[in-house]
Amino acid sequence: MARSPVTNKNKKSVGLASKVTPPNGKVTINDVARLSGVSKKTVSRVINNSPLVGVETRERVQSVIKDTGYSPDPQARALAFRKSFLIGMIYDNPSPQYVVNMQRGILDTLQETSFQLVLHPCDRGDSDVHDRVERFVKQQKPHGVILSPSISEDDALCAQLRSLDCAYVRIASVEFDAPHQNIRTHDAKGAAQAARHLAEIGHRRIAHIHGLKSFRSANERLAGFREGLKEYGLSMPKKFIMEGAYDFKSGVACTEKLLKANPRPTAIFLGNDEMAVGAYQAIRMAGLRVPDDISVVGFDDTPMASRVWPPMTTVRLPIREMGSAAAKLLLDRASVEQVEERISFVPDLVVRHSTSPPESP
Amino acid sequence: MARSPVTNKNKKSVGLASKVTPPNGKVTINDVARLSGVSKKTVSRVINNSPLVGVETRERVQSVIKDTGYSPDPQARALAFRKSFLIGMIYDNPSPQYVVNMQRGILDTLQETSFQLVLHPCDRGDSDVHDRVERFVKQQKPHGVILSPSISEDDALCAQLRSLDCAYVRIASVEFDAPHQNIRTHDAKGAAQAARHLAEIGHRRIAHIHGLKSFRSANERLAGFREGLKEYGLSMPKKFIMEGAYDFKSGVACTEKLLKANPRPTAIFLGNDEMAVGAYQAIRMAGLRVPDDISVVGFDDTPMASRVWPPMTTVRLPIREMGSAAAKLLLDRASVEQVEERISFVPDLVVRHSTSPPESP
DNA sequence: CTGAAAGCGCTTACAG
DNA sequence: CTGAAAGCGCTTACAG
Repeated sequence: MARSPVTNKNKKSVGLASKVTPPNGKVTINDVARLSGVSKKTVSRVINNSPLVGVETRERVQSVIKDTGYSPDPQARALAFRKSFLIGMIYDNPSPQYVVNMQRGILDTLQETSFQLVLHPCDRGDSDVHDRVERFVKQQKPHGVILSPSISEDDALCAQLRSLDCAYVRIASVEFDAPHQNIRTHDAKGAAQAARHLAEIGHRRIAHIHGLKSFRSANERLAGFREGLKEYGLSMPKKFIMEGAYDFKSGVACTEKLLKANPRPTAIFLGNDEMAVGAYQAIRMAGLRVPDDISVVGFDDTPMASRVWPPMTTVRLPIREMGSAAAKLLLDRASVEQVEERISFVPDLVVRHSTSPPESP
Repeated sequence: MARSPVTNKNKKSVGLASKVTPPNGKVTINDVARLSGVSKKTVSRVINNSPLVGVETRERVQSVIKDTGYSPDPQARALAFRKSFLIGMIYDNPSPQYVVNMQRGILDTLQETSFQLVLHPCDRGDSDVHDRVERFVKQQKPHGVILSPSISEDDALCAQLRSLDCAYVRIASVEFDAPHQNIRTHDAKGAAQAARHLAEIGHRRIAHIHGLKSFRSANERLAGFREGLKEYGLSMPKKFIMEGAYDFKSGVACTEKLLKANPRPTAIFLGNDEMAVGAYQAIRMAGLRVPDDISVVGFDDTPMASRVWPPMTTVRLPIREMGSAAAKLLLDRASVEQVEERISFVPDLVVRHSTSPPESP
């Protein structure tokens, strides 16, 4: 009877040696304790990888856990820990591709753990962003949260998270906080690569439409692009630098203005692909061609970049890997706190067919 | 002293009339019970909208809840309920735009409730999809899950969810289960609109590249498209009906084959925008133009559809609203079980510039 | 290295 | 309509 696979209907334990699963089918810490002949506190120690357990005891408990298929209840642990097993993703990035990739990356890391990803989109324009995040954190007590740009640049929000004792990792194009709280993207270096590419194929009259100045990434990319041009002794006149809103419409509008300049630029670097596709449209509407009349470079390498015609030269950041790394920082918290190395990602330039030497250099 | 905003340092209650917040700053059901002069069970009844509470008592408790800013701990409730306050989204849809819109819709409904959205992407090709979902449900005990296509078409998975006593809503192009478990999309009607549009502007040689046959939506769209053509006495020859994989590459490949037909079709309806953009590319590579030489119609109305050149005529489903409606079904469960009305969404045809009358009808 | 007691903040029977 | 007791499945002090 002891090893019978038939469900045990008795309410009472059938003895220490019995390995039958409990009647309701759900194995709890008490079952594991009983079957291993130890207290539940010791089982708890094993679950939480406490070093204060004898090797033999640990092995016995672990084998019982394996045999019974025991898996600790996250809700119960959350209540006792006063901390849930949820990882929050707080974001206001408007690009679906960015968001989905980041989610995937985080989930790659959470896979096979008992942590879950919960979504918390927000709007920086809202007057109650901070309140909403505070309510979320107070209620859910997440194990940690990951902030993606541009909300990740909100220092007041992060101060608030600290005061709420909520762990966080910021993904941003600049350095913030301690190394284990920050994934850095070298947007400037990516933009510099774009600049070198354009300079090398012979462009001299080059324009840049950056994203909203309120995004640090917009400033980083502008700075990096200038830096890259400088290496070739190039610079941009003021009227060739414009501010867009990281969206399609502003890409169209800013490009239209640039096209009216005389002489007009032979190449335009846009702050993201979304705006770059807008540039495609404006150029086409003006009866001109990409890249024959004007070269275009984007930033992000969204799927759109490879699907438009001609396929777009753009700068790629490994979003998914970044999400995965951010989640790792949160999970390995204890072991990572001392680590001084800062994790950073450098973008790649993906050369496709929206760039070519200018017709009249 | 009673109304002083200063934090009370005493461990003991300072009397029934006192409205001070507890020392640690976190208000619990016990504080509310004490301050209202009722048992915590009664507070619990108020929280859970039980009708078994006197009007006066209810009001008193509610005002204390408001005054103290009390908000029940979801983890504690989850443990006691044996059911968490999480809503799972189970999906395998490859389109980022679809996924993000659906998430937004669900979150629209979850806003201001204590429910959270947790993500559970999956891959129908995986041999352990079912096991993974089972582990997820057993561990997290979600309040309910929302399944989007094509995983929503998996009957075995849904049977499993039922046996796990997990509430679910399926979003699909066909009818499943009870009305409160199913959000229906009339893909066929959307496809029929596309057919009528092409027929009305004079097309006669029309082709269709549908998605994978394993997607019910692919069959629905094909059937609806045929139905629409039939109203105009039109039909498609077998070689003008091809199977794609709902991705860019297959859109290119299938279109390339269609272009070799003699005479070739004057219009192509693709199963989704992603493939339709592939058609754009194949047509362009063949030295032909959209819509002058060939009209193209997509399905989904992704952002890409309005950004490609020429802007694409496509069929639009209100994904966000669908997600929102699905979440509502899950939250209103108790009150909705008896409802017999089935919720469904009919797509719209968005006419842009990828369709025009054929040159030689 | 191990355990008995108390507690996390709520709800489910069970009474009345 | 209301409440005292027990319990959900874990962990945190506190002992030893």
